[in-house]
Amino acid sequence: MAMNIRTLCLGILSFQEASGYELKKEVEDGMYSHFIDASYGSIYPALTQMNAEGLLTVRSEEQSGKPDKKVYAITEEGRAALAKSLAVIPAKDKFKSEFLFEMLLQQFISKDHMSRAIDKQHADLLEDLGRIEQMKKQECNCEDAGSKFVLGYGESVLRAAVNYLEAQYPRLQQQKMKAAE
Amino acid sequence: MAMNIRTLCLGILSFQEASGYELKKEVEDGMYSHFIDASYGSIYPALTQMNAEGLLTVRSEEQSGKPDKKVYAITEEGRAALAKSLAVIPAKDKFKSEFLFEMLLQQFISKDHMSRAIDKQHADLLEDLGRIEQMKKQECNCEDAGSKFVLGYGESVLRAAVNYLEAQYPRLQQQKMKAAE
DNA sequence: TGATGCATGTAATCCGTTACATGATTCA
DNA sequence: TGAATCATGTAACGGATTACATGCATCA
Repeated sequence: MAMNIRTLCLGILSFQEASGYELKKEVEDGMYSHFIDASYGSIYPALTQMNAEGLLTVRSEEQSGKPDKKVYAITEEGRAALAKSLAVIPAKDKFKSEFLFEMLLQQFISKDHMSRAIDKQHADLLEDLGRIEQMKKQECNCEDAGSKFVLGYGESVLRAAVNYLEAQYPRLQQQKMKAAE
Repeated sequence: MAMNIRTLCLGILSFQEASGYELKKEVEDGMYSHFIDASYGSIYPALTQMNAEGLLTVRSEEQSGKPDKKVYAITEEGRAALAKSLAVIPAKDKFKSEFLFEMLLQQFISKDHMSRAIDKQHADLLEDLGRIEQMKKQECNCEDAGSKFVLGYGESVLRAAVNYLEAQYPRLQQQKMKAAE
């Protein structure tokens, strides 16, 4: 079984009930943002399906000035399914970086393009770091050991990347300079 | 255009000619291993296709005691296509971690299972680090600035993850202990 | 008035993996 | 003798993304 969109939804819903839209937001800029992806096109069908299977319940919530939302909650069967999925030893982390690939192939790109790529990478890393710091400040999620651990892990790794990038930046610029002569 | 299997093959072949089998190996345990994935099922068709398009040339090489291999080499057109793909600012890094997801949902797993998951994560990280150290020792690839940068980046990030894991391990065990009481 | 956020959903498409098929050689 | 390495390839399948479709409210 292992990890897929279904397990992801069950996992988030085990903390709190939510709509499909809210789940997407959580994955996009919440606790899960830096190690998981999911789009509407996968979330909505998964919720409908799991509701039909009895792993979730739905309730329509009216909102003033906003469209109604379908709030999903996990059932006991859902919790059991989640536990079963988590009982598998997790697969190895997957890290995909077009940035590193491009850095490896420096010879094919201009100094200017490289600068822009590095700046973007730097900005992306800082953005992720900022999001983690914000979540650490909020008291809501930080009660449990799991959240603390995951936030700390992300922070360590991102910080290391930022530090490395900042330390190497001058060196890379120099080398490109020399190559241009 | 951006990054896909085609670009990946062109990129590796820009350093040295290789067979499909060798490309897979390079992606599996070489320089690219910790930030890129590719299987035979995607590599072989890509090579055939790009050869037909004139981005690559092939040559059959006989080997004693081993099957013949098809050695591919990049053409001028291939280099141009590669440069074009690299001219796009790289997409944001994608990091997927079932491990972190499982840590977040600690409450659903046993102390024993968690220990095994952490040990596996630790071993995976050390394996990647070991591969990087080995590549640093070899003189063959370390000439260019790109390789140095990429190896250093990987080393920094992986080292940070290992350190964090080792520092947090006792704390996590204690908490699971308390929870079991 | 035009962009952005809230909100749900479907269909086409892509991109790749997994499994299958084949076969020789070497090492334990 | 059985597993592992070298070596190439195809077909079925899966899993998710992208784009499309719709619509109201708010803010600049």
